[in-house]
Amino acid sequence: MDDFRLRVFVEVAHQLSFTKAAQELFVSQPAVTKHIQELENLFRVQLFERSGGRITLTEAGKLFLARAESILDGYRRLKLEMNLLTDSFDGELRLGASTTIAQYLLPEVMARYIARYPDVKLSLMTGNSRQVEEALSDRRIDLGLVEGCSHQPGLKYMRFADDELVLVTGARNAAAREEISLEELLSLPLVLRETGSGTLEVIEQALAAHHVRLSQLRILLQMGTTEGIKSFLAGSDAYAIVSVVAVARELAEGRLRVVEVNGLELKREFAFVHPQGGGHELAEHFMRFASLVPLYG
Amino acid sequence: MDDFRLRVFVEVAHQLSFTKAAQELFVSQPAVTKHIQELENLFRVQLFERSGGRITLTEAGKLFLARAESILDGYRRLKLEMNLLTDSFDGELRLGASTTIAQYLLPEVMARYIARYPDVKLSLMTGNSRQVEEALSDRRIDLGLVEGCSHQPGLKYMRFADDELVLVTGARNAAAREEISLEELLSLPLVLRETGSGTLEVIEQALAAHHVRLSQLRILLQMGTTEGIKSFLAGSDAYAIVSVVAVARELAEGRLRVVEVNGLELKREFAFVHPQGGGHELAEHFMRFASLVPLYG
DNA sequence: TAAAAATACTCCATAGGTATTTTAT
DNA sequence: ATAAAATACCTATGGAGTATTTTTA
Repeated sequence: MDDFRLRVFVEVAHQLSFTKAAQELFVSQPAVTKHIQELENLFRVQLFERSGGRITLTEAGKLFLARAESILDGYRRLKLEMNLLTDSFDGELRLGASTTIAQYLLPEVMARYIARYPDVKLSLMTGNSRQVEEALSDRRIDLGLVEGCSHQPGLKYMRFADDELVLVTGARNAAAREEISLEELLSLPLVLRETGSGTLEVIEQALAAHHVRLSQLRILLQMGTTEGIKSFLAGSDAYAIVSVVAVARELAEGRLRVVEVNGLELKREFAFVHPQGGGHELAEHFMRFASLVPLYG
Repeated sequence: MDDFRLRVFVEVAHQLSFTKAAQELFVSQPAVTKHIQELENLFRVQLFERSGGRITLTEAGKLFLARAESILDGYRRLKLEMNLLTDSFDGELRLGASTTIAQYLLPEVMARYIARYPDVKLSLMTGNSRQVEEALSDRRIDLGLVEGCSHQPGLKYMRFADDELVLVTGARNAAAREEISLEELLSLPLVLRETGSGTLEVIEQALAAHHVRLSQLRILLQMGTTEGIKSFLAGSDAYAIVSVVAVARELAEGRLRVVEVNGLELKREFAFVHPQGGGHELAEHFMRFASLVPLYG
């Protein structure tokens, strides 16, 4: 429940187009026109300047926008608080996440979420951080999960979990030691993710801190997916640097082993991303929920 | 414009009665019932406990009330800001004021107000401070103006103007001096307001500070209205203690003269009173306006 | 049994739609 | 000429009413 006329106004103010706002809100363009006219008549104020192909907000319109958004925010809080009270949620929540999160963290969280809240329709889009942020800006998703915080304007970031990349090898690799030095790492046969992946960027930066370039590594192979890398390791004595969340199960079941590289820190952060102005009410709830789910099993 | 369903809920929450809320909002009782049911269905929350002849707010209802009031406040601000922008106001504003203010200050302010805002319907109820505060609590008026601040719970006070009581006498009173001592005051023939009036209370308190009781004064006569006192002075050499605003014209035109009483301070404050939770939007505007009108002009 | 809340039904104002015209680049 | 906003007109839903029943002190 909220005030649809205010929502129409806010949408038009953001889109600066009656037609686009109509599409966004799934109503006809004349309906939007009428709502805006009604508001303008009601308050005897012109909210939009129609001269020139583009429409613009008048001064009154800007004031109106601020107030209207605060009222709509009030409705969102109301709904959220009532839902928290009864612990019942419904609706649709479109998530977007970068590969590692989408593959290894979110499925667990999403499964628990829909188990508890079966009336919520979840969907998940996968892409790299930039694509996720774009999807958010385009309103194709409601909540994003990315590696690191690029601090895009108009988006708000909130820490979700810490991640660490580790050097692993197959459990049957007889030559593997428990820990090695950075120099020794340079001579090991490595399988890494492809150029351009967030994972590889973290490795590159961590090495740079020790004045080592990627090209100095003995890279056997680069693969597009972490699953592929894991399969490869099963039948080889090579090593790989992967997110610890991606190999949690294999480590627990003893199929892979961690090899400590002294002095090399490969940490990063996973973070929620969502539009500044507080968008979807379920997004907020999902974030709360996710931060309570025990990860890594 | 606002969300009528929320207003219905808030009214019911305050009245704790569907029927009374309906009367207050000028709608039928079934309409109120339906609105509340709709809200309860929408959020799947029980807002009122119906067991026992009286209805009461549930915990959820209390939370809902807080949020709903904040949303409605948002609408009020929106309206007020838009109106300020166009400097156009309409609607009804019911004022209540204690005698002196109602007779000597408000007429001027009200006249200017309706001259500038002809679409506002003003009305004025007169009574003593207690009656004005009662009328506010009963929602029979929207804004009050009283002498002094008794700081009733649930009401908010805002300074409006300073007032001073002065000793006056007819201009033709040959015996009148420009200033006298407190002792000399005791021997003067006085005309005062009736027992129980705010004016007399101020005099009583000020004298008490000098350990003088009302009974020590030479009270010729007590009258119910300041106008009566003024008429009496016109044909007599008596003195009176009245609010300076009540005799501003007579002093300016030389029909009455002030006699200074050394060491006697008869000051008080006029204040606006209005309900805590921000009620009528016009009330706020009228207060702003009134504080800009040059008084005693 | 009396007062308040809930239900049943009727009616109409308005939000929304489609088709079309106007406006502005 | 084209794309967007405004207008005209129609429809149907939901909000409001009256009359009535149910509830509970």
